[in-house]
Amino acid sequence: MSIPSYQQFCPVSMAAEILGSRWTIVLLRELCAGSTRFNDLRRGVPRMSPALLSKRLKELEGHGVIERRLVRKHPDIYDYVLTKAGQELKKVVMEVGVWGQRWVESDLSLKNTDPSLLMWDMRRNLNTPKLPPRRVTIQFIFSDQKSASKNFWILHDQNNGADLCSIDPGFDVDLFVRCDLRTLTAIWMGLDRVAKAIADERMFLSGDSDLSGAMQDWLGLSPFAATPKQVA
Amino acid sequence: MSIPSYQQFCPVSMAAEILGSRWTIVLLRELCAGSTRFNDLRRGVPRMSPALLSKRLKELEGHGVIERRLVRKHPDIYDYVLTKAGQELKKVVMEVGVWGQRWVESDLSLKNTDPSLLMWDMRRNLNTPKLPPRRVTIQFIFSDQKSASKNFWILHDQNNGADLCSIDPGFDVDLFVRCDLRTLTAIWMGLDRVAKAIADERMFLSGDSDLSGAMQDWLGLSPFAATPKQVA
DNA sequence: CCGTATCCGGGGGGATACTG
DNA sequence: CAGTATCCCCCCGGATACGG
Repeated sequence: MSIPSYQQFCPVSMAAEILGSRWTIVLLRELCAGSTRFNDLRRGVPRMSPALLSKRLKELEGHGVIERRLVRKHPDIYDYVLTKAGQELKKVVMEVGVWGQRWVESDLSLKNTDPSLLMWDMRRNLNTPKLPPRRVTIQFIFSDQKSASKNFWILHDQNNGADLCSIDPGFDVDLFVRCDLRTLTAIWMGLDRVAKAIADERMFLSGDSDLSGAMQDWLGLSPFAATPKQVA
Repeated sequence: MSIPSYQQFCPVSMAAEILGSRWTIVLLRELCAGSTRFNDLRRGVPRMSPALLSKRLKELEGHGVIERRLVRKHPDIYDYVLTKAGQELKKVVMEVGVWGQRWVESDLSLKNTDPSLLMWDMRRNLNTPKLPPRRVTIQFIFSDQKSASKNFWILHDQNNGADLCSIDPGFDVDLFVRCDLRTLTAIWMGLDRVAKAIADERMFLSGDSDLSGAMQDWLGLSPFAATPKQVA
């Protein structure tokens, strides 16, 4: 997308030269969501190769969308942060997402489930004020997944925020959440509800009853969950 | 962009699968601007090959963004019109354009001037109420262009609307506009003004004095001209 | 942990010509 | 006017392995 340009002065096409290359919008979504470190970004775009990620980051830097900032006292370790121009791209990313939420069929989206990505998004959007003011450990068990993709733990306390583990951290578990991946993904996207999934016996909670009763509240949803679908 | 998917359920990436392929956003801009016929669309994306244009139109139709409608009494001739989902993409296109106008450097945009494209955009956006209520012929002469790209005529009357010609239609010319391509492009983009270009002797008007005096008014500008640049 | 280097294949898309 | 058909190159980007 760099040299073979559209050769149009129109601002739409000039912007499209920057935003239109593969993975760029998805990467920007992850940057807008707050990830700044290389490997955090990778978790948001897991199917993007590190080589391509590095290349895109350089391009975005060259276009003034992000800048690299040295992490204090770590030479050669950088944060990638949005510039003012990059901040304004949030509007574009939001409009793209809103349109996707409204007009892309649910079944199509739900064909692309990914347990790590879902958990990564969920951890970031936890509605922490609705969690009890002590350390909480919640284990998610995806009944239809195997081994490495089956179990996840979210740890939260008010000092350290939320952590995500894919190997057992060893703490006592306050709440177990068991369901298939599609169910939790649909809830996260605003297409289903915790209560309904439980009533339909597609989801099973066990452990702390306060925590299980408030799951729909502490489980923050996708930024687009409130946008109503216009198609099946 | 069709099969090799991002494999993310996120609405942003689902939408990006549809919008992210080369030329698609630029084509959508032209559709949003109102072109519906194949060759009208071509004028808005002159550097796109007809084969690719046809392919993209099919893809957009497949994604429910546009639909083909038979032109009355012409079998095999179609209008391409935005569906409801397509209409809502105007928001995306606008946000992309606004960002481009604010953050892409003027010099970069003005390296991509194109006389036919500029005239095609201008014709569409004429502020016709500011033109006199009779037939008007305006000839544009790009002093730095050669032969086929040098002269354009805009014809307007209240019955037939505005027409654009690149060969002399033969009518008496009410106003001659002479300047270089960059100057008119910059005015169109809101980066320059008619009065300033004249004062600087970068633009010369001759003919009907009412028409020349009101040029800044009847010359409609780019939809993004009112958005202020944030960078040089 | 944070990237870079290298290889390599597939296909996207540019160019051109042509048809109903 | 409204597209198709075809060729073919190039380079995007996926995969993997490796250095700092």
